[in-house]
Amino acid sequence: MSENVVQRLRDEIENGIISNDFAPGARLDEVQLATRFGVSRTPVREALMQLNAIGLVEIRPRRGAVVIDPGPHRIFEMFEVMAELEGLAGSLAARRFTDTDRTAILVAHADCERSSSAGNSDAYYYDNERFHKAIYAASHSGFLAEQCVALHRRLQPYRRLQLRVRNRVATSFAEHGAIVEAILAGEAEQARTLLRQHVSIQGERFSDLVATLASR
Amino acid sequence: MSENVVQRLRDEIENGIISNDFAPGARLDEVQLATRFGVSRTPVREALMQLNAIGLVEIRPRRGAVVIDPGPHRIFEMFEVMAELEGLAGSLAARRFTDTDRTAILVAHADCERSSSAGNSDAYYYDNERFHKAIYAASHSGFLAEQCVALHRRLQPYRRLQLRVRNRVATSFAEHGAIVEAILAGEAEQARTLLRQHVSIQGERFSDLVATLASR
DNA sequence: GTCAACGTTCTTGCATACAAGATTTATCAT
DNA sequence: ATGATAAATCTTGTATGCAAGAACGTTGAC
Repeated sequence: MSENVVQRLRDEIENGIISNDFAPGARLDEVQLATRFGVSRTPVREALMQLNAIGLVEIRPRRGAVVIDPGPHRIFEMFEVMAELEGLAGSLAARRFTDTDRTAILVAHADCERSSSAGNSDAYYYDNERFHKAIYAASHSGFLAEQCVALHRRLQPYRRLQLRVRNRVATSFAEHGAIVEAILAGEAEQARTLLRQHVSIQGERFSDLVATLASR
Repeated sequence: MSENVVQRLRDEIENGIISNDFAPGARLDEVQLATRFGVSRTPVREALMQLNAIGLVEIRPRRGAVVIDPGPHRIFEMFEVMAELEGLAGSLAARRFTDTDRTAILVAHADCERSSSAGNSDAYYYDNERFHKAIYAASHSGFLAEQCVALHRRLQPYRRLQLRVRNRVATSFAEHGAIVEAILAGEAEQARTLLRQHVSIQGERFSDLVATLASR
């Protein structure tokens, strides 16, 4: 028992939800999870309570825990908020970035370029994440960074779909270029607008995707 | 046992933290809370886990739970984010409000006027809250509204201090007037800017307060 | 054959038990 | 008297137990 069982369970189950191992609507049986992870029900319940507080699972009294299904509309709302927070992070970054922030952003951007031109959308996914995290860090607002990371994580499955869409990687990388320019030039409002759009587009793409899937 | 013990505990402890009954840094002893609420440790722990997930308490392994003390700087960061979210809510409200939204906003605004001109800052505090919630509702974004309510709640203790500051109630009400005008006129960007400023000012006032307190 | 009422079984909610790490206290040496 | 060390105590982390509610199946009536 090296660390903390509950925290480990929380992460495992959360990852399971994010990675769609536990699909939305799926029932999370306490004893099943307990035996699966080789622990008793108590830490499992405590982990589920945490996920409930975060909004990842719903606990219906006496009827067990299920993975929350946000539904397309709510996911779009989440992208909307994400866009705003990223915009704020960008504008703060433009005003506050340090030398280390700049190099971190440039390195991440260069990595994005590599995976983008290689057409490796999986690699791009990770490099893109590091790029955005570099901007959060450059905002020098710990609270904002935490909020952004949490939302980013929750939107991960829906964002991931998009990179498969035609040309999305190339377009995304092009947008990154303009964002880097604005931030490093200290143009806060421009950085805000560009980042907001960069994220908003993903919400719209997601809606498009839902619409096309629904019409079949 | 009418409802759900854990949920009740969560609310009670959360309220205790918000209302400063449990001060930042205070240790939350499991058996103490359990006996106080007449339950066993298990539901107490589950409630603490939830508060930990929300970020209200910190659980140090094997060393118990303590109320998190955000510290002045982080509180300022929280106001910064709050300003952005309220701005978004305002801009969406300006574009999406319905007739019922309009009346709700106008009623809340009228109530604010009454308590403001009566010089009753406690009453104003509650009316102000209803005013802002009316705007969240008018944004027609459930997710955004939830985020705003949660942050609003966490900032409650620090916001409350400010209404005691010279002229703050009157100034706040004046700002509300302009905000209502912008929203009902459908001027989304204007509403965003005004609301952002309206909230930002509170963060700045908070910093002023901290500065003056520190210099004594 | 279908539907409903009843009883069985399963699952959750909370309490209690027990082990292991942290903290405090007491004792002893310097 | 002070500091360190060891023992006692307290607290947390996890497992287990038990009661009550929900899901499920069975049996019986029509």
